[in-house]
Amino acid sequence: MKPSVGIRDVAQHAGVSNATVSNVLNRPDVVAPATRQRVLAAIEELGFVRNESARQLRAGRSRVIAYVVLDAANPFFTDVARGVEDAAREAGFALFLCNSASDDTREREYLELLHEQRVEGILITPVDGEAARFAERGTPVVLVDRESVDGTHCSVAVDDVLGGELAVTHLIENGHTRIAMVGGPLSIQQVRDRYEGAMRALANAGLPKSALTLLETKGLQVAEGKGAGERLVGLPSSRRPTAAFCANDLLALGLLQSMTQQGLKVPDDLAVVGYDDIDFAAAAAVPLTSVRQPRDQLGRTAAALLLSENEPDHEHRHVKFQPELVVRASSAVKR
Amino acid sequence: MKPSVGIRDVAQHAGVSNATVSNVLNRPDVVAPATRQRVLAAIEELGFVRNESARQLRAGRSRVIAYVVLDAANPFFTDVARGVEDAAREAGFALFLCNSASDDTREREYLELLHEQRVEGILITPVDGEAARFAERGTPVVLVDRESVDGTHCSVAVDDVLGGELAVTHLIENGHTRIAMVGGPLSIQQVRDRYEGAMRALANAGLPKSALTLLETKGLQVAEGKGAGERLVGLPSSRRPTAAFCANDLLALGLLQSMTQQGLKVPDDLAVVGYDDIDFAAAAAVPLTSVRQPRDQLGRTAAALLLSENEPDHEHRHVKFQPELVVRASSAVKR
DNA sequence: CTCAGTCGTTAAAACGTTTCAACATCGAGG
DNA sequence: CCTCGATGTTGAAACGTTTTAACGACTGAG
Repeated sequence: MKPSVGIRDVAQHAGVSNATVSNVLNRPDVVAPATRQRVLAAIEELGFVRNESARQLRAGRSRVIAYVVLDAANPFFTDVARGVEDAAREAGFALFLCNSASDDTREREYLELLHEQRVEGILITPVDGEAARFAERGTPVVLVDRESVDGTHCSVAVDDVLGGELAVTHLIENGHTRIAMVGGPLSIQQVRDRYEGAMRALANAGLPKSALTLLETKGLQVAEGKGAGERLVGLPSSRRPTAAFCANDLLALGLLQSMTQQGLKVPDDLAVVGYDDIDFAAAAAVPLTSVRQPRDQLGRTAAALLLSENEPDHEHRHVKFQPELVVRASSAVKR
Repeated sequence: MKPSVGIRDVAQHAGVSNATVSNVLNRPDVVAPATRQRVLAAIEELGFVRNESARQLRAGRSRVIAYVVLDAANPFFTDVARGVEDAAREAGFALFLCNSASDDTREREYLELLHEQRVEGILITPVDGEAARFAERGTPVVLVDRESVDGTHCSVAVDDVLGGELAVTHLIENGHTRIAMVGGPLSIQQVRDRYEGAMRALANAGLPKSALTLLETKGLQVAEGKGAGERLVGLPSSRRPTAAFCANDLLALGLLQSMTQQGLKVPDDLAVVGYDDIDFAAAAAVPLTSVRQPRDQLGRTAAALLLSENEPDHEHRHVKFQPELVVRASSAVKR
């Protein structure tokens, strides 16, 4: 089945030594044009495909970086991945995408595998802090959308505390004083930070902490948002929040859907603010107010940092971008 | 920087031969419990990580399959990927995701790379037919969401012609006689098939071919859908279609957005039917009628076929699923 | 007390590349 | 005519595993 034609076969077929074939492959300029042509012809004819394992074993290098993503179904991450890939390609690297799906076992397995594969570097949006430490075993690691706790990695993040603050300040300015924060689990740092930002907004406005109720979810997917919506509607309307700040847009979309299904109006009965400003947010049932993050730039910068990691005088850097509030109909002021 | 501790170091540290260490790694049952413990301890202590390149070089196997996806930003594909990953994991394989982003150069590069990596198998939703043939060079390949032209691969697909027929029949039954088909480029087979299905629906209903106008787009992303919307609105209302069938949900969402922005009502001014029934379709501005495909099953089946590929008496199979129309508000009948 | 059979371990040979030092060949400069 | 440097090419030694056949030490049966 596998003809398994190696460099030696090519060499023999072209009447040269295997070293020359290798040179044609890696340093074409060093070999005489005529010979080069002959070798290339032989490669073509025999359908030779370089065995990357062998190359890597000997050469140590691998031309591949990987991005372990928290949730491949979340457009936010695929957009970041797109940025990563573009930057990687420009530098001659290929990108392997791995989906941890918010599962730390899965994440660990992928990290182990990537490590064994000796990829040149790993980008990761980690499920938990543990994993980041686990990753640090020889392979350069850059944290994406998460700040490095200790200083052992580069990281590229967005100021999530500020993002949360922007969102909730906006709601407060629109007159809301009973606000729900939807998101979880709190073990995810983004969620914690956005929550903290929300609390800060309250403090700035001189509102009591009780003005914000946390509706903790088990994950950050659409379905969880729906569930939160049902819980919200279950509350007696006197105590029910008039606004919800969701830890990401998927939750917000789920919440939206659930509201519509249960006959409540957004923003009249409940104002909603999401996070990430994914493309679908603008196309939602009620166009979604959301906190925008520079997704593409996040990815590109992360890749750039990773690739700079094996420069001689590398120092770990922590880049932090600013989020931006995009106001749409879902949080329009009550009339 | 890299300590690069190898199997030999472990062996020495544990006072055994490297063969024994290898046995501990690969056939733990064959080595005496006491020795095994000692070796494991040494591995732990030295922080040994098996070098996958070397293993693969010698063993020939690789424990990795890859899915080259047409558009990682399209939730349809990430859902399929999820199915693939689950099935792969159950079989002890890891999944690398590669995004061709509808770019045949990119696709080719990834295929080349995966081939060099000697992955155990490749799943692909190809950009063009060429690529599928290119892929066939020793590594098993299964086509996903696309039928194999020649019989050289397994394939898992959904009956796109039927899907198109379902969608347009539905529109015709709702009284529409001027229908637009939005999608492209026609070089993508899914688009062609869905178009063919649409034509068939016309024929079934005894409508002339002119009842369907093709609005060809350059891609299948949200932005293209918006563009198509603008083109549609530009038409004089006497000739403007009253319904649109979009080749996928991203286009439909873009179209929807564009309608709203230009002050037209869906479904009153324009009924819209999408394709794929991604999760966001139900949460859209106007919940989207769409043609549902069994995404998860598509992925799982594809993975299963791929893994069965190196069984001794393998024959290429072509699995075809049935799509299903999900009716929502975007195509509600005019009142 | 011997012999066959287990069991656990090992030395050494792969696997298919890259790389390094050495080797021809040739033209030019002395 | 000899030497030197440049230019192309090559043989052989890695790289870090897995694998195979062989080994010695025991055990239990005869």
